[in-house]
Order: sequence, then structure tokens, then C-alpha cells
Amino acid sequence: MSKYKEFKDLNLAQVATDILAFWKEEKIFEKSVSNREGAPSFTFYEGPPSANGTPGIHHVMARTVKDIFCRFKTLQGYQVNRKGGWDTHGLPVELQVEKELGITKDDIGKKISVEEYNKKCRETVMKYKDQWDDLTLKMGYWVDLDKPYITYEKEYIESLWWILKQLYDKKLLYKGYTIQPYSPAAGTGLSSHELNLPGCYKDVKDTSVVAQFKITRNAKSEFLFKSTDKNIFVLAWTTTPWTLPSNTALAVGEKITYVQIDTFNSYTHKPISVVLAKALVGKYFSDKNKDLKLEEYKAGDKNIPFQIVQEFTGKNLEGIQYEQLMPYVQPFYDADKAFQIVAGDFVTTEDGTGVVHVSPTFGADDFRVAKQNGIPALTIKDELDNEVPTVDKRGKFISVIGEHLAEGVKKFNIKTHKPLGADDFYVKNYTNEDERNSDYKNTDVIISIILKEENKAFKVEKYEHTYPHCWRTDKPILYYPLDSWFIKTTALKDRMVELNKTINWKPESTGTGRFGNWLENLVDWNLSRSRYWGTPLPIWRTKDGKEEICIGSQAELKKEVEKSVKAGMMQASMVDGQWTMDLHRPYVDEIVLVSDSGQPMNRELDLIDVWFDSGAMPYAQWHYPFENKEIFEKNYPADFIAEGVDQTRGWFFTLHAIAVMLNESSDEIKAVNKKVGNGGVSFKNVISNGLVLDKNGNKMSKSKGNVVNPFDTLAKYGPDAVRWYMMENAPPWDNLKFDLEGIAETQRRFFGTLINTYSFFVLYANIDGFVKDEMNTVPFEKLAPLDKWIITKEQSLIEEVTKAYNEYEPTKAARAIQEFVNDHLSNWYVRLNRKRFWQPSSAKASEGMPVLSDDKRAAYETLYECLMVTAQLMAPIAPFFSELLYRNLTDNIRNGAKEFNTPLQYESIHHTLLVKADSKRKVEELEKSMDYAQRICSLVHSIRKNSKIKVRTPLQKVLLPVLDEKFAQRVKSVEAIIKAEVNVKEIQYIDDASGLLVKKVKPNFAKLGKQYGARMKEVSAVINSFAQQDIQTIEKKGALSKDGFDLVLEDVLISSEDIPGWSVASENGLTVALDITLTEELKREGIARDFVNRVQNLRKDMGLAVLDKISIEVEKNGEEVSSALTEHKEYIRTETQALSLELMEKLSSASEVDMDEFILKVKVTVN
RNA sequence: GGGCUUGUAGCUCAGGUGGUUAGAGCGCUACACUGAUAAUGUAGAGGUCCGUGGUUCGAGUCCACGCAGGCCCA
Repeated sequence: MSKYKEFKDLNLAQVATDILAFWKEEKIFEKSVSNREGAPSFTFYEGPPSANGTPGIHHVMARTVKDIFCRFKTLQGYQVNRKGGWDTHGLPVELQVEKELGITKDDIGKKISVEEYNKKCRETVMKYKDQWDDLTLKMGYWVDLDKPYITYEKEYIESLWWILKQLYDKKLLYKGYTIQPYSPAAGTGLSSHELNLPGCYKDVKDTSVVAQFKITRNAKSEFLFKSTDKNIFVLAWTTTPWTLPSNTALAVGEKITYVQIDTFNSYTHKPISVVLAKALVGKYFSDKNKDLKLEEYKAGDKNIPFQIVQEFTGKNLEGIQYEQLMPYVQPFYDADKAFQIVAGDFVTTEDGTGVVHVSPTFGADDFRVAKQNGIPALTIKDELDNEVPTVDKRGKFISVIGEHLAEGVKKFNIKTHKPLGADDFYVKNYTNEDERNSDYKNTDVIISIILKEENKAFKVEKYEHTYPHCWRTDKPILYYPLDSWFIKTTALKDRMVELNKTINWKPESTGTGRFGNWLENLVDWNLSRSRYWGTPLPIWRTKDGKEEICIGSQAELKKEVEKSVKAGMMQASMVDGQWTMDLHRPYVDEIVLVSDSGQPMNRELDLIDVWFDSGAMPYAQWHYPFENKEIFEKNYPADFIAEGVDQTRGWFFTLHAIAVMLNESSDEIKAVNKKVGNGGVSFKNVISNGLVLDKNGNKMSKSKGNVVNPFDTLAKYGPDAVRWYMMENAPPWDNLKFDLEGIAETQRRFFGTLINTYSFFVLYANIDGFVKDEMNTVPFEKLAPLDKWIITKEQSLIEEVTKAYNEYEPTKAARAIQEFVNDHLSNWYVRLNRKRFWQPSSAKASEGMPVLSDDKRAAYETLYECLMVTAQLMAPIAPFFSELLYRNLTDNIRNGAKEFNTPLQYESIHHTLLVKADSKRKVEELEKSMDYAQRICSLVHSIRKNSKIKVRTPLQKVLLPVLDEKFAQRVKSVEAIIKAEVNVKEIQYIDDASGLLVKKVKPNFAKLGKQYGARMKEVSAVINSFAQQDIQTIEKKGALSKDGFDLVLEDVLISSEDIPGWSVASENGLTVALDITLTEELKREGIARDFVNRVQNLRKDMGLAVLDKISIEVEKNGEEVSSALTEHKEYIRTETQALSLELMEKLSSASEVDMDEFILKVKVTVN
């Protein structure tokens, strides 16, 4: 009969290596999917990593989370297809290529062709694919690496185009503009990455203006006019005065407190009344002037008096209108909305006046707040009838404004270094004027002077701040409206918000908070990227923008190209033969299509945001709708996805946005959703996991040198310990403080204990020749109480762990399994049952035909079952070790199991079906009783310890106060266990009748609180004053009236915390007293047990085998020892397997053993 | 600056709907066990529950304001 494998020097890393070989050899992963053909499917989407960087330890964490639930669902019987994927486009790839080639973006198209550049990108993007695949394999992440989706593939891009076309057709794709960093000197937009290049932010001194915006008197503003007769101005500060001519709104903070102050303008000396944030008054009004009288002010006085008239919050200012500050250009549309005060969440009282000047064309915040409030931007129409801002792309004011400024220069006699015409007003010095000229005045200064003269400037001063500069030209950048293609996500905002509520977010707060708020404040999705390596926007346009076409497939493009060739726009050679064109730049850019009116159409040069690539993966990974429609329908939407919380606005959003928009714009998707009963989401459950930090809670970074190498870690500790540690330590959505010590602890504490438990089973099972027989097991009713108890615990564990996995709570699952193995199985069940396993089997055992008693068989079967269930439950988290455990436990019965089609027929644990809890095999009563046993033992140990009486010394009895009969019954059912565990002869139950019991009473606050509330102090005083008699009365009668309170039994908690004259310990309502009197008889028994212990040590020192027989000789040492050994001779002989035990007067060449109180000479000889 | 999140023992973490003695594991100290033995068990020490206010008879738990760390966004 084949035996169970024993573990020697178990190395979890080696286990993984062996199991990996087995998985590969037997195609275990593939089978885990194919075995489930026809079963309901559980869909998982893999968020594609980018292989142009190396994987880190946090990827192990993220992928463990993904793997767990896919494995779990497989165990539950689902078919779980999981297609891997690669994210291949985007800026990081481009940057890496540029670094490798030593070029910059400027060199593209000059030193290197777009074609070569993109070729290089394509090569680079898979640079570390091998490392990724290796990690995937080694950590045991099961995902299909053979047929991954790759975002640069033609088919993938075609699906993206199809989606874009759906959106386009529903008018959800449009061309607009956003405010972006722009370099007029270089004539190009800058990415945030370029802005963050070292040296871009420079300290500069700019002219700043606090401008006075004159309030219009009407119902809303009336309250400001009540207390003053002066003109009222709102003060707003800006460090870019050139944006003032395009001001269309002012923003205030709703919750910020503002004040109105009567004072005088320091330049014109005119009386004014101004509004600004209360917190900033001190900045503009000196405290030493507060007592000056307004009436006594004379024009030109240096100290200007001021008087606070009233104060109010920003909310009161909302909607108030003001006069345009520099009325040079009027808004084209919504003019009635312009020039009003609105609330902005970006307004602070850090600096300025607590009021922000809003110029929608030249500030991102400004643009957003204006859009939200329907406020127009100041623009004009150019010769092509396009709306353009008041500053052109070279950084110069349009001539309409230039005229006004030139007029102002003349009118106020401003001295400049050269005559300024309408076309000379650059907003910054982009024309390299000589600033050293004493009369040099930039546009900001000129505007400031004009404002001063016009009583519109409250304060003008130089202000030093950091401002971004163009890394190419070293000139200050502008925030400028640039053309972009947008997806009108705002049109479906409500739908997205609504559908988001149907998604199960782990943790919930990410869904409602971070993601929910993001959706609430949604702006249109800016798709455009001015780059080279990415998915091209499939839109072709005529020069005047009047005609355009959005291409939704390769076939359509081909058709359009043919049309174009016919029209003579293109050469036929481009489409000759098969259609094999790469859909990337530069090839698509070379295609010129023909419009309906016969105009040439060129592709809009933009690429689309890479996030669109990944968000479209549910469709594009299957090349939907061009292929695989059935597979797609079966795998839409995802049941589960998981990525880092940083993906909230990344992948999670793009998945959601695209899904919701397609559900509105595509009839096909709508039909699929209807068919599969999906409201329109692309994922139903999502875990957003946290970061992996170093053990001190710092972010891992190369510069800090605290990066943990995943390969080293896996090799050292084995993937199971790493995975287990990561899940057990903290819920995945919390940040993990990653500590290698922690993995070592997991290894020792959990895997070590489990291995030990298994080894214990194997040791005896092999001796006894126990083999699991699925067809014939001892029925539950015949099990020993301890067996029933651990089986009960096991059922609870199955329920708990299954629930935890179902609710995407891996940490709860891991912790429950760990508690079961360590505390219940190993520490209690195995420990207390050891004897059952090593009791010799019946005589036939020696003849090689072991016959197991039912009791022993029950013990083996119980332990076997616990190990098996543990293996199954832990399999999702620790797939390797559980596999080893399963195979070791089942290899010897596999053939039989296959024959009889029983649960253990599968070659891999990952092919089995998860056990279900069986309520018929639960004895909850036993669970409670055992809990008492454990607690009572703990208390007795505690008393022994305090009295310094070791467990080997037997004691007579334990006293147990009984407060209710149920309790006594429960303890009695486990009495034998308690007695054996703490080595006492009897347990005596004492109640009121014994007269020993002193009871204590405590108010039951939880119940009383509801009834008495504020009178709690009185009631509890009354209860605390109960005499013993009162306690007895309320116990017997169930009610008691005292000091005006009618109390019932449930109002109080009765406990016994004292037994006079006894050694007592109590905890949590349980009280135990121990009789620590040592009678001569007990002492003798103690000596005998000590003696056995010492002989066993000698046996061990001598290297004897378990079954070796011995003879013992002892030199006499006083009457007590002699009678102890004589009295317990039989006991000693049985325990030590001694054929004889002789007391001798004198012993030569004997061992001296320390019996604590004395030394004994003992001689052990082998028979 | 905004949104979200975390703060409980030396370390890592538990602590439904508020209830009076705040728990676990590791680590530490001591002891026990010695037929799971390079294992195992038991006990003990260890806490301003981040701070300050508030609500309440009662706050680790609820509210407000802060402080510190983290993520995302400006």
C-alpha cells in the first residue's frame, strides 16, 4: 500500500517549482478552463500592463487579488476565461525610445522619420515581456498568455475606430478646445511632462494688479448699497494683467467671509467702497490707520482711512453683476451671463483678495468654472469665421484690443521705448525687446497704468512667483485654448452616475467617494494627444472644417480610399493588392480622402488618449464586432476586475464611460446588454487595491533604494507565503506596509503549523496503514466529541470563507483559515487527540494487517477531512502548497476515485469542486461547550502558574460556580477534556445551596439605557447597592422593586467573582476556583508522573525507538519516593514501556536525574 | 488648495447599530511540555484608542475643527 509522502526540509519555493512543472506537464491551467466547458461563465477582465517597464512587488499584490477570485470561481464550478493583454501605446513608451535614441520630440520628422520612430516604439514596448511572463508564471497567476490582446494590433485599433464611429454618429465626438500650456515662441502645446522638466519653473517678477470691478446696482446687490453712498467695487487680484481684457466673471468662495469697506483709492484719491475677503483685509489696510476718520482724509494723504461697513459670506455675492473692466471686446453669445460673480471651489484666501478674476480663454480653472455657470468667453471671429481668443498664437493681442491699448498709451501719455501701434502688444516679451531700456514697458505694465488712471486699479505691485517656461525657448508659456477632440461624456453624466450605483466597489468608498465625485464633476473627455505612437483619430477633414468623415473600419477606409483614387486625390499604388496597411502614423496621415463636394480631406493629426485603448478592451480584445461576437456576448460585462486605486480615473473610468456611452449609441451593444441582462456597465464587481509601501510606510522608489525585487522575494519565500502574507496582513484596498519579516512569520506561523499538522497525520497514518476511503467513512454520529467539534468548526469555516470570497474579502478568508488551522485544528484538536493516534492498533498490526478501531479510524478521517478542506479553502490564495497537500493526500486513491466518480478523482485541487457546509454535521452546542472548556483551562493554568504548581502535579478539584443550569450541562459534556488538560481529579459545581458563592451584580447598561436614559446614574447606584439577598430575590422571582425602581432580571448582570478562601481566577463572566491543597497522595502521583517524564527523556537520550522495551532500576531515596514509585508501578511501566521497575539500595553507573526537589539515580537498560 | 483614505500595545492588525475591565498575532519575559520535538503549549508585562472641542447618563465608536501619513486631482 502506498504511503503518504512525508515532508523533509520543506521549502515553499521548491514546492512551487515542482508544482509549476506539474502544471505545465499536465496542462492544469488549460484544463481548469476546458473542464468547465458548458458551465456558467465568470468573466474577468485583465487590465493590461505595459511591458516597457519591469514588474515590481506591487504587481504581485495586484495580480494575487485577480488570481484569487478567478480560482475561487473555478472551484465553485464556473468557467473562468481570462485573456491576458498588453498596453502598448502612450507617452512612457515614446519617452523611453527618445531616451534610448538620445533624441527629443523636435527631432521626430527631422533626424528620424515617424516611420522609424514608431518602429522603434513597437520594438521597445515589449522589451520586458519575458520578465512579465516569468513573474506571471512564478507567482502562480493564471492568465492566458498565449493569446493576449495587444493594443497596437490592427484588429485592436479597428475595434477602437468602430467605437469612435458609434460615438461620432451620435454626435458624442466633437472638436472643441481646452486650456493647455502653450508656448507662443515655439508655436506648440506642451505636455504636463514637458512642463515638469527640470528648470521649467522659474522665479520671475511680474506686475500684479488688484483690480476694481464696479458693481451694478440691482436687487441682488442692493444690500451692498444700503450702508454706503460711494461706488462699490469688488477687488480681484491677478498676476497676469494681460488677461484682464478678456475677463468675463469673478469667482468667490461660497463659505469664505467677505467684508465691505469704505475707503479711498490710493492713485486717484476718490472715495470708494470695496469688497474683499475678511481674512485678507490686513494685507491692504494697515491696522495703524483704523482710527483715522474718513471725513478727515485729504487727497494725497499717505495714510488712508478705512471703515468696515458690513460682512457676509461669498454666497451672498453670487449672481451679482458688475461692469466690464476693459470694455474693448464684447462676448459673442450669452452676453447676459457675462460679468457676474460666481462660486468657485478653487478660490482661497491664501493670497490676493479672496476673489479670483476669471478669464475663460486663458485659465483652466477659469474655463471650467465658466462652463459650469454658462459664462461666455471673450472671443472674436477670424477671417475663416472661426472663434479665436483675444491673443493670437504668437502671443500678441488682436488688433482690436491693441488699438484700445495704443489709445490708452496716448491718452495717458505713457512713455515707452518705442512707438506702439495696434499690432505691437505682445502679452509677454516674445519679440526680444531690450528690457534694459529705461522706458521699456511690457503690456502688463501698460494695462496697469491705464487701470490706475481710470480708477480701476486698487493696488499695483511687483510680485515674485514661480511660473512655467518653455524648455525649448526659455520664454514664459501661456495657458491657451487649443483645439482638441472631445467625447461628450457630460451628456451621459447622469446615466454614468446612476449605473455606477449598481457596481459593487471594494472598498465602497472608492465607488461612492472618489469615483462618484469624479463622475459628478465630469467634464468632457479630451481625447486628443499630439504624439506619434498611438491609435490615430480616424477623422478626415477638409481644410475649412466644413466637411469631415469618421472612419469606423478598415473596409470603410478602403472604400473611401478607392473613391479618393478615382477622384485623383491619391495614387492607386497605395491600395493595390491586399489591404495590409498599418493603421499607425505615418501611413494613415498619407491618406487623403475626398469629400462629397470634391475637396481633399486630411486626417486630423491627433492620436487618441491611451486610456481609450484600455477602456475599450472588453470589445477590442475580441476584435468586436468584426469577429468573435458570440465570445463577446458570453464575456460581457465583466463579473470582476481589479486594479490599483490610481486607476479610478484611469481604467475604471474609461471602461465605465465607454460602456455607458456605447449602451446609448450602439444598437448592437444595446442588444447584447439586453440579452445578458446588463444595465449598461462593463464590470459588476471591482477591487481597487492600495499601494505597496516599504515596511516603514514609505513609497517604494529607486532613489530611496527601498524597492523590493519580486523575483528575489518569490525565490526566497515561495509564492504561497508571499501571496498569503499580502492577503492576510491587510485588506488589499489598504496600503500594505510590505515587510519581509512578515512573510517569514507567515511562513513559520501558518505554513509551518499546517505542515506540522500534516506531518503528524502522515507519521501515524503510515504506521497504521490508514488510507482514506471515500466510499466508507465512520458516520458523523459515531465520531468522538472532539471529532464532532472540529467538524462543526470546519462547517463554520466553510461558510465563513465561502462568504468572504463571495464578497470579495480575501483578507477575511485568509484570517479565518489561519485561525482554524492554528487555534482549533493544531492547538486543540491535534494536541488533545495525540493519544488516540499513538495508541497501538490491535494485534494484527504486527502481522502487517492493521486493523483500526472505529475510534482511531474516526480520528484519522476527521484529521484527513480537515486537512483536505483547509487545502481547498486556501487554494485560491496559496495555489501551490494546497496543490501539494491535495496531491499528497489523494494520490494513493486517485484510481479508485476515478472509477467510482467520487470528489477526489481530480488530478489537481484546482479542478475540484468546493465543498459546501453541511448543517447536519454541525453541533453548535458542542462549540459552546468547547469554548467553555478552553476558557476554564486557561483560568486553571493561570491559577497554577500563580501558585507555582506545575501541570504534572495532579490537583484534587476545581470549583465552578454555576449561575445557570445550561452552563453546567455544557461544562459537564467536556469535563473529561478539562480534567485531562489541567490535571485535576474532579470538577465540583457549586450553586447558591453550597453557601460558598458570593455573587456580584452589575447594571446591564445596554438594556437600562433605552429605558432610563438620563436616570442611568440613579438606577446603577441602586443596583450597585444590592445586598446578596436582593440578588437572590431578583434571581428567584425575576423582578425586584427597590428605591422606586421596578427592576427585572434582565436589567442586571449577575456574576460570581469571588469564593472566599479559594484561589480564584475569573474573566469575562467565568469564574474558576482551584483547590491547591497538595495531599500526600497527590504528591506521590506527581512524583510518579515526573519520574515517567525523566525516564522518557533518558529513553530519548539513549536514542531508543518507540517500541523498544526497557528495564528500570532506581536507587532508593527516602520513603516518599519509594512509595510513590511502588504505588504507581504499573502506570510507570506502561508509559515507559518498561518490563520491570526495581528499587535498589545502591546503584553503580546510574544516570542522575533532576527531580526538581531532589536528585534520583536511575539506570535504564534495553531489553 | 480640493476629493477620498488611514491613524487602537514596540510591530502588523481586529474592534455590527454608542454600554462601563479595548482584543489577536508577532516580538519581549517567565514557565511548562518532551511519542508533532530545528516542534508545541501556557501565563505575564505592555495602551493619553492622533489631538481639541461637542452631543450623551455613557464616546475607540456619533458630530465639528485640527494634526500627521497616503493616493488622486488642481
